[in-house]
Amino acid sequence: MADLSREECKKLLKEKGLKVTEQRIRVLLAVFSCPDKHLTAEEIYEIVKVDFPEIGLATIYRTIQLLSDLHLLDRINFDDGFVRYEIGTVDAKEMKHRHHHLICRECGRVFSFQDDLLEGLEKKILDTTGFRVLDHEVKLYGICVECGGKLIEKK
Amino acid sequence: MADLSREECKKLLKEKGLKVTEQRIRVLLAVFSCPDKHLTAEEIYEIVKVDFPEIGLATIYRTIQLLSDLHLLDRINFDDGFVRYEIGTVDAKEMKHRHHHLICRECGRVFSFQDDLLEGLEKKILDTTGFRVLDHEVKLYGICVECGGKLIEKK
DNA sequence: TATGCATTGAAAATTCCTTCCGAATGGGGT
DNA sequence: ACCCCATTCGGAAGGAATTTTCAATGCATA
Repeated sequence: MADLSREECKKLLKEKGLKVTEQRIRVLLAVFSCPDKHLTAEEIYEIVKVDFPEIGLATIYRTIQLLSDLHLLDRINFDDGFVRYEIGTVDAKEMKHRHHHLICRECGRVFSFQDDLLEGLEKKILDTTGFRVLDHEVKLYGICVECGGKLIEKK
Repeated sequence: MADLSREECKKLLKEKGLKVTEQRIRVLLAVFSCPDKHLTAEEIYEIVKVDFPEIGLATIYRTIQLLSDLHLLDRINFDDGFVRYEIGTVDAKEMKHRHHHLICRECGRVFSFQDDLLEGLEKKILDTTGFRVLDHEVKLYGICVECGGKLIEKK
């Protein structure tokens, strides 16, 4: 799904019934060009500005809002004061490709982990409470391999 | 752990090496008096102001920051524009009493669900990636029993 | 009880984000 | 290809939650 071309971006926008503007293409390209990052609005702004300096920050905010309402982007919040955006995980068949975020307490880096293991939990919740789970967001805090190694060295 | 007395609040603060001030006691009492709610700073301010009107909002922010850094309170973010606080789930033995949050997409209410089922996932992550999970935060979005019933009625 | 440093309240500042408004532009109809 | 006009845009102003500043006050240790 990563690294779309201009033409593919246009197609995505048209499929969602949106007007195809240079600004929207550029925002999509920026996010798709950083498939493993979790960009803030400001970061997307900086990326787009390199080749398209006339874009305004307000447009960035409007566009990411729009694109995430349509599930072309996903919002994530790591509670560091910024809302972040990544490539949307809902595909054309409305299937959600789940992944969780591993956040290192030492270096702050964020890793992704593919897993559908929560389905058991969702069943259990439905049975015991009647709450019907549609979606979930899992954040796992801990120590990444690299920082774990460094911590042992220090001792 | 809920509904602490003044004396118990003082003890908690002293244990953490903090100065015991009227403001800190009042904030602790406010949060502990609403064990199942997820209060915003503004809501805590309103509660404390009833019996202690001279408190300032800045003090509320400073205090909840401090108390959550020390794990006496836990911060939660339901992405509605407010950071919320609940009673800390780390007890004196540093054990975490896990619970997840069920957030209803219809009415917005938040329910808690007790579960330690993620331990399997944490083991799997350690084995496949080397990332050592210390803590997690799970938000489950869906439809609560009550709203589920109403949705069926409408059809 | 005196002393000194942490804490407080109020106001100002900051930060992230949204809204307003006049100008520009994409794209359906001709 | 051109026109029309609703949509979108950029920039500035606005808004909301939170943090910082600073002088006054209050806690704890001797």
